[in-house]
Amino acid sequence: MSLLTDEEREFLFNEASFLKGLPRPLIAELISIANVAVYPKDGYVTHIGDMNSDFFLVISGVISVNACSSSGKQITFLRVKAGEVYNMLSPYIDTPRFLEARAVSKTRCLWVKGRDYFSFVQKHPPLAARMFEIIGRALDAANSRILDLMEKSVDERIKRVLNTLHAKFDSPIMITAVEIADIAGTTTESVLRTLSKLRKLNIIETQRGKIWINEPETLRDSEFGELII
Amino acid sequence: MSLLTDEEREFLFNEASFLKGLPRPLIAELISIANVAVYPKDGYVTHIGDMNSDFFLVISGVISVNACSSSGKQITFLRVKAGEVYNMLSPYIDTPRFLEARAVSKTRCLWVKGRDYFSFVQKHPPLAARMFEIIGRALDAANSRILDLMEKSVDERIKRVLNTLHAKFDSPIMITAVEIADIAGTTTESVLRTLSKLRKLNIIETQRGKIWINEPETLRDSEFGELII
DNA sequence: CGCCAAATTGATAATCATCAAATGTTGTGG
DNA sequence: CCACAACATTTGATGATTATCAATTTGGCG
Repeated sequence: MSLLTDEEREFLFNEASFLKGLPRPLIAELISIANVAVYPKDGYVTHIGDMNSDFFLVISGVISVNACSSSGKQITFLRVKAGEVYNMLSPYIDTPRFLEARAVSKTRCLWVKGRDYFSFVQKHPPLAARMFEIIGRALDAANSRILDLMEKSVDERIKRVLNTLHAKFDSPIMITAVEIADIAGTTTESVLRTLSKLRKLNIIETQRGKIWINEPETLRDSEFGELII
Repeated sequence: MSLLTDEEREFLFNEASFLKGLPRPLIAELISIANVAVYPKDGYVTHIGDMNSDFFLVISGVISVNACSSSGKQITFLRVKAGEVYNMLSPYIDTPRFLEARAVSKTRCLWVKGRDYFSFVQKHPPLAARMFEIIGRALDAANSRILDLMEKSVDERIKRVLNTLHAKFDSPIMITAVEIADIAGTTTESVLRTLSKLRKLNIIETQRGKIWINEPETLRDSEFGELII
């Protein structure tokens, strides 16, 4: 078990979006009941079928939350970046998770046991309110994604994914076509064809594993609120 | 404004899934800060673009929660039945809703102003915990639906919708092919073709607006947890 | 340098939406 | 009570989108 550095402490008190604006003593108390968990690149945070009900707040790095179907296809639901949380609701649910979570790069997390987190929330209504806010947005995002899948073309979905990744992780986006396909719900080949079109239009530039967005406006399509990835 | 009947009171204290198991005084207090709202068949509960942040608990009837795309296509996200809630999180979110809600049949709801509900939850941690439970399941269901859309065939999706509707509303299901299409994310014609196949296999029987499920087992496919409609 | 993963592009096939046309059912109003 | 409008159902034919298969090239890393 490792401890927090001073910069990490600083980050939690002043930057982390999940905690931003909450009272300092509340944040301090949360830190006091948490451990630090470290995952190497590609390391598993939780496995499919786990009953893991622990709470994670990413301090640095990125976690990718996926489902794998029986046909072997991967689907990515979420990329959790520093300041954001994963498994926030699992202390309240007793069914096994059908999702797995893996570190995209080396990742450090605040890590709180499920029942400790549960009683902590019970003591702190402002934290509950913050959680409702976050989940509300997550639910909207999920619905938004359902809409996309129901009625947008593959091209449009890929553009939206690029736009969202750009908003969240800035240019250049460090991602491969395979991973974009897993998020957009399509195939690698289709993604590469779309990227090729966008490149010819000078909207993006690409290198192996990297994408620069030149014209973010062109990608935007806000018919149904923003996607969250 | 109308008042609760004795049976409705009875229902809220002993049956309603959202309140089941919560302390009686808490339920009584919630009722005391609520009004009753009545909607005729096809009446609007909330409109798209509304900033409506009120909380609704269905006492009788059914509410359908939909999105309409610019292309005019309807998509149904949720059918809220007696004992369930709608708009639970909107007091915590300040973006306009991109969904509309309409009564499928004559519907009566407990109706609480957004800020009243907000402060009520703040006073009652057990209610917050219940809300997290419900939302957790809703989020799982949404993810489950995303998975379905990404990798199941239209046939399979329709079967799953039938299975879920059967579990929730019992046989015969009162629904038309158009509405099933809106839930499954496909077209009326495809739904009717699938229904035709299932009818030939004696798995279902149909009449205009009604579907009997003879063999629910055949429809089940629990690869990714249950769908919630 | 050599290996492996990623990218690229073309050809083909399958699923499913779309268009179309006919039939059946319900409820309403004259 | 009947006629008719409105809507639900049914089935066939067609076409577009996109997945799948295949073969080649490129780039980075040990």
